Amino acid sequence: MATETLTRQAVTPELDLDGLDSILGIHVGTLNTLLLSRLERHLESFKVTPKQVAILWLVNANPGVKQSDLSRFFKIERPTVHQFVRQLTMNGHLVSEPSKLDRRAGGLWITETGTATLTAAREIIFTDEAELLSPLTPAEREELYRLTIKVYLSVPNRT
Amino acid sequence: MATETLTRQAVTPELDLDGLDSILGIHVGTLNTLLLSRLERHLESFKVTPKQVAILWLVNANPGVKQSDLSRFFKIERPTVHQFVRQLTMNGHLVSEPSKLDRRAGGLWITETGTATLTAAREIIFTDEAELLSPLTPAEREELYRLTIKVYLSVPNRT
DNA sequence: TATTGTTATACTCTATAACTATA
DNA sequence: TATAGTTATAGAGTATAACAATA
Repeated sequence: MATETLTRQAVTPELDLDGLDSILGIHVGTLNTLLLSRLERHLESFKVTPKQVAILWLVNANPGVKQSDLSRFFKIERPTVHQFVRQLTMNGHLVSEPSKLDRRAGGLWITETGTATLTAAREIIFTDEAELLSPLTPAEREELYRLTIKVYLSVPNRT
Repeated sequence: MATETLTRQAVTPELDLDGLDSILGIHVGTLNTLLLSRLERHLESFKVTPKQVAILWLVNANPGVKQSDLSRFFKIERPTVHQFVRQLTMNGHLVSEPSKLDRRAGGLWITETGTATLTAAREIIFTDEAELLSPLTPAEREELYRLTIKVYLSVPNRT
């Protein structure tokens, strides 16, 4: 039995892809949508979105973190971060306390409700990951992480 | 000089990531956003979005293709496909002709305007790809494609 | 009954512009 | 001048629900 490479062409043989499948963005986008839509569905009962959990995760590990730090880490603009912070604040998952040292900044702290939600959400995320990555060998997983990160860390910002 | 693995931790050393960077979705999402936002900016003058170009690409290569075929290929719902078709139709990039054989279905055809836009957009996409993937060796590029596709083609639909 | 296309609506994530307050 | 946060608005991509027409 020959080892066959599974291609997207093989899934929709009636379509001439004309090289569209040579574009990396197509595959990254498809994978991203699949990962996100699954996770959204699994997190539905906890009333949190994937990005909200990611924010909560870092606030939990970094009590008093600033929104601008989160903005830098996630590579998203400050107003975008603020939107998630506002949602999480309204849901009682975190609180914002103005810093005494720099009164412009406000430190973020997770609440008890937030901790409970984060704990449950983490379980779901780990289960999802294990299931989704099960077709890959450990070496392949490592390589997928490494290559993905290598590309976006090498990309010049806003060119 | 030792070969160092570039990590996300190294970019924001002040943050305790607490394992968040072990989640694949974080990296795929970041890469996806970076690829998309760049491409959106570069396509801005042509008044088309990345997804519109992808649709146009397949309509061009498959004259008379049905919306439901595109839905299957892109793994998105029919109303989502229809939205892009409507945008492209309004912009004069494609036309929809009802099929004579199956009057439920409508075949899609690209227009002259659509062809011109697609040709220009393809140039931009190829240039983008080459630039973005330049940090990777040819073998690494192949592996990134292969692994990305392998994951999402193995994922059970809607679980 | 199943498929194709459509309409209406809503959600997630992201951005820009413009503002206030503070450093 | 620069930074932190905020508000308002918009755009890209996706989904579900419900429907008509056709097979």
